[in-house]
Amino acid sequence: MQVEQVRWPIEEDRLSALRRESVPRLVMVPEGVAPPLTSDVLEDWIRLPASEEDIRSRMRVLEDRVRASDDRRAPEIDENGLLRMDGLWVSLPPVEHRLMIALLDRYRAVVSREALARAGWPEGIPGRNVLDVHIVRLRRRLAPLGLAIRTVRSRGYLLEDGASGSAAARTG
Amino acid sequence: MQVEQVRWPIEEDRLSALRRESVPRLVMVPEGVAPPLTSDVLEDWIRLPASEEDIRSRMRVLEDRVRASDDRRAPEIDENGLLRMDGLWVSLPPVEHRLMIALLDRYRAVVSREALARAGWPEGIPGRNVLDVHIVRLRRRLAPLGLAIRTVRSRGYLLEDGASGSAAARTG
DNA sequence: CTTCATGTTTCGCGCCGATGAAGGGCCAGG
DNA sequence: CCTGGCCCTTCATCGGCGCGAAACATGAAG
Repeated sequence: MQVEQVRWPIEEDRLSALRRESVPRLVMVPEGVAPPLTSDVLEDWIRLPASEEDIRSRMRVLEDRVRASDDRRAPEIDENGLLRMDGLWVSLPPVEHRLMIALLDRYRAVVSREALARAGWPEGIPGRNVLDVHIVRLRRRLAPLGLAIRTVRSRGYLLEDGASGSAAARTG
Repeated sequence: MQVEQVRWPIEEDRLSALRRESVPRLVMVPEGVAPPLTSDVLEDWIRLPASEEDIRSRMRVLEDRVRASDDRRAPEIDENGLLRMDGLWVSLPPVEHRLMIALLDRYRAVVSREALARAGWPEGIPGRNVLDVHIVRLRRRLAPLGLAIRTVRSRGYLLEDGASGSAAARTG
């Protein structure tokens, strides 16, 4: 993602918008004006006048931080069962689509088997291990997107990106 | 924790040391010298000459970040037995979940064996050394998160982060 | 209607985690 | 030394869950 330069204070509204959208930004602060302070690591400021090199230096650090926090991207699903992440996508059949919505609803948090069963089969769950089978398939479909469904034994399942998260990146 | 000011490049060694110890620091960079770049959020730099206010502003932001990162070091457990710390997590089985709640309730303070036994087995403890066994297992599960359960002989146990605390990081 | 493709459910086996029981080892204090 | 407190390993049991295979359902195409 591109680091934006924002003039302060005349572009205050734009700064607010960028903050809301978690866009990395470098605030340019003229002499005699107090800089806007935040502990947000995606924001930095620089006192004007400043050299091109100094501006570039601060931009570069912000870019690095974006990269570092980039694995926090959340996947998105549309009403047609198209799941997108990172420019890649897969299409999900009805049941898996509904399961996915439930998992996405609580991204990175546990969703109980019961909740998944309700989501996937609003009319009532047909069989006992239907859910297992669909989880297996969903896992396989999700793998190419770098997404993983973790088992939290006797609690439910949790969706996260395959790389981060679970200290014991295995099910159980 | 105090934010340190470091002169660059003459205090390069000191900077390295502070980085190693994760001490927040503001690097003072004279004119004509390239600043040391890092994506470490506990480090910032400022071009000299700079006003007292600007220095103070950057120091304040670093202080805020320390506070924020301290919070992040505090483990959290949810109702599903998911213990999170630093972006990592492990899931805890029922008994260990209950023990963990008790330990977390008194984070960094001693919890007696009796209290733990009550927490883990509200109906009454099944066997004499069941608690020992579960403490061992809990320790193993917690290690990847950087958490440690210390023994306070004949008093109980205490939960803390693995790095800090106990001078005799292991008891027997 | 028949066929084919796609999605769904059932079956059944097998693994692995959760738990408690037992037993041996280590260490500090008396 | 001896004893109490704690650590840790090993076993056995039980049930949840993973997953391959195959039967079954549905809908579009021919």
